[in-house]
Amino acid sequence: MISITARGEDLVLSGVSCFSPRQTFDCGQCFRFEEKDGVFEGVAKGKLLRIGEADGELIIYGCTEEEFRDTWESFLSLDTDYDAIFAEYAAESASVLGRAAEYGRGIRILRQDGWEALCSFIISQNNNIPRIKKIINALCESYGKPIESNGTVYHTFPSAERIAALSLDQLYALRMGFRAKYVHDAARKVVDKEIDLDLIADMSTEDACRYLCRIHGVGPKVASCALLFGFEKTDAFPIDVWVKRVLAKYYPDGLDIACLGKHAGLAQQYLFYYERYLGDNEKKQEKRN
DNA sequence: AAACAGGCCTAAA
DNA sequence: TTTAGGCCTGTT
Repeated sequence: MISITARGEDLVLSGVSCFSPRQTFDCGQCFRFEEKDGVFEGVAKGKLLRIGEADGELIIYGCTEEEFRDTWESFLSLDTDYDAIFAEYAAESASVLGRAAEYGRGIRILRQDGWEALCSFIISQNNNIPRIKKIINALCESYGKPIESNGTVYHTFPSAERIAALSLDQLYALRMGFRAKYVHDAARKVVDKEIDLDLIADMSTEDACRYLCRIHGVGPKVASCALLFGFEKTDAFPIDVWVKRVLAKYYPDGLDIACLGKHAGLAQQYLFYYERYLGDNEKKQEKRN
């Protein structure tokens, strides 16, 4: 049971389970949140979100209950019973999925803007996270709408219309390389309604995946990520190199993804995060020794 | 310094 | 239908 109380300008949430800001914002589903002194800060839904954790409580800074109900409750998926979904996967205690679920218990799938997710994951291909973030940041600072908060200027993610109106050279200038023409094609098709993002809500995940793959530079992986993180297709199961690795390692006979149910995407995130970041942490350990 | 990074495209069997 | 190279760029 979540309880919400105002504390000065901030909002305090207690009783929230299965939610860790660090795991949620660092698990790779989004690229625009940065930690500053334990507080995760980023722009989403055209507004600035600052959220931290202390003494088992969540604190959303500079937020009213109304704003939470209108925007962040849904964005953070705090309106969904994660205990039940988590329990379902954690029950696979004998398999990796069970261990991965325990390890990534604090992950929630954010409900990001569809266009932003699509565009971001086009940029992510054959690329590393620091550079992905750098490019997206440059894109927002150059062409997003400025919004001001506490004397600091932040930027929204530029609309498809804005990007479609740019020249290829303007995109190349952001150092996105061969992805520039992909981003541009996506923006153009979206603006022309050749790809109507509003239709996706009524499509099956599979159909939606094929639909998005009509965009030059969008394949199954990018499409699945966009669907899972930007279009509430909770059963989308993006297979990237890490997931491929974890599947090969622990499910040599194959894993039936359909049997993971309508929240397969969360299972994917558990597995991805387990394989990707557990390995990272082990390496960091080795360096210290 | 060569390989690699959270894929996809194109050409060729 | 599956498989091999190439691709922008920045880092190690």
